[in-house]
Amino acid sequence: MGNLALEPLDRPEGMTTHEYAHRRLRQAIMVGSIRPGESLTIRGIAEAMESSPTPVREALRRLSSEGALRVLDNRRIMVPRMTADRFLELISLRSVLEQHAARRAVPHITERRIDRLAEIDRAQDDAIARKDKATALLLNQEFHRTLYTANPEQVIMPMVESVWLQLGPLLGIAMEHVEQLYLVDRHQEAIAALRKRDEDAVAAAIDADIREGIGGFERPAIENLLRLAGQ
Amino acid sequence: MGNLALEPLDRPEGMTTHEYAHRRLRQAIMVGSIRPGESLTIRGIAEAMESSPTPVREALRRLSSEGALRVLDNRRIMVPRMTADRFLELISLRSVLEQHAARRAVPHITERRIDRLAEIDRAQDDAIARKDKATALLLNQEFHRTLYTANPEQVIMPMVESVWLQLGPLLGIAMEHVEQLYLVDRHQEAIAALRKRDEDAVAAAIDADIREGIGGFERPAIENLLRLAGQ
DNA sequence: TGTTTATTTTTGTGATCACATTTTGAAAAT
DNA sequence: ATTTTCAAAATGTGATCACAAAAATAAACA
Repeated sequence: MGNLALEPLDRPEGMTTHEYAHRRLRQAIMVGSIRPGESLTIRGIAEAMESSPTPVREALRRLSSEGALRVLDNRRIMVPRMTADRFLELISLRSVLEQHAARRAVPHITERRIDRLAEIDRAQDDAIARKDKATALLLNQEFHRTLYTANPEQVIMPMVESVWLQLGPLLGIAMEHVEQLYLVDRHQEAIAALRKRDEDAVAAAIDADIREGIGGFERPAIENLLRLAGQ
Repeated sequence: MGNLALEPLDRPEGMTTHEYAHRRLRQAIMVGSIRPGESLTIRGIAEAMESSPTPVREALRRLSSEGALRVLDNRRIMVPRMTADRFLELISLRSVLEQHAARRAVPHITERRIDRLAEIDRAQDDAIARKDKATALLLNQEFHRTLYTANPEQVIMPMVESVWLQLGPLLGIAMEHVEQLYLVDRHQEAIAALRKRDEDAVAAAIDADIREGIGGFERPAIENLLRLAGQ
């Protein structure tokens, strides 16, 4: 215990320590390198990133607000364990939230941004062809984010990011074991619908993208996956 | 500046200072006693609640994650100003989120909890009859919260709370000026639908409750309200 | 050998301090 | 009167320390 494996991360000049700590921990949680159930210590993290408790505490508070960490009664902090129920809850929320985000983006979308979406989608296809899973996952998120942030009023996106983060640890594991995730690509459908400014069709494409991808798992498959992940 | 008016708040034994600071600031923001645009200082808050910067900073980080505060480039912290666009965005998100929360609660609802909902609704009607606006607002939230928390898996509720908090400052002002908000009561409809375990009807009642209440404002009415609020 | 008790270590928490940056307010110059 | 310049105050930030509670380890007992 105590020896936390945190990959170093690029730190732009002028970035505060607490923000850096937040980014680095977030990244670690997203890729599942912090095992759920394992308790995190403030001093341990501070030491691992060569800083002090104060900024680390701020980062931990933010992450717990974002649902990425859970504070126990003992005041211990850990990455919450995934369960089949929680997983299904997160998926259904993700679907509703992202459909709504997509709808609210449509009136603000420009042809230029749609082109950018097409570009990201191509890059993702490349990554999939190269079997570069990590990049593919990142580009998939980039696609969705680029769509939703067409809306200048950003109140939904932080919540979508929160759901992604809570799903993150399992998502990484799932990609290791399941090929199904790569076969789904409704992005072309979404792009076509966007060109027509057809809100319903965009929402339908996003919904399909989620439900046929990670969200397509039935309960037995999820439980099997959780067993594989050793949780 | 600097002299922050923070109403004292009951502090249960064993509650940490940063959690207390969070609760107290949250409460102040929710009722609109911190003017949007006015910048908050860490030392000012620490002094106002007779503590020190460290726990206050943790509270501020949490609140900014919850969308209640915005951190500017200068690292200044303030309650975000409301605009008509942001308001409409928040309302539509609230509707979508709470309809979903309601649907996901239905399978877990018990008769006992429905009785509790009926009780809360009666208390709210009393408060309205007494023209006790603050209590009515609190009881309305309590009604919605009691419904959604029937679902044992709590991933949606924090997001609903976040939306409430972002809407909070204006909500308080709106209740001062607009009688319309009191006339809406779709709670009875929701209760009837719950007794029948009719998900669609429950969602419809919640949607109506939101859209005919605070959400029923058209853009001109909102802009007028914002003017009244002096923002 | 297994359980309980005592001691040591670890950990979260909150206050304080020093430093760098920003903001503010006064003084000087145009 | 308006703008510019400069000093003083305020502010965010991060490290350090002391304290109390919790956890882990060692010792004593059954």
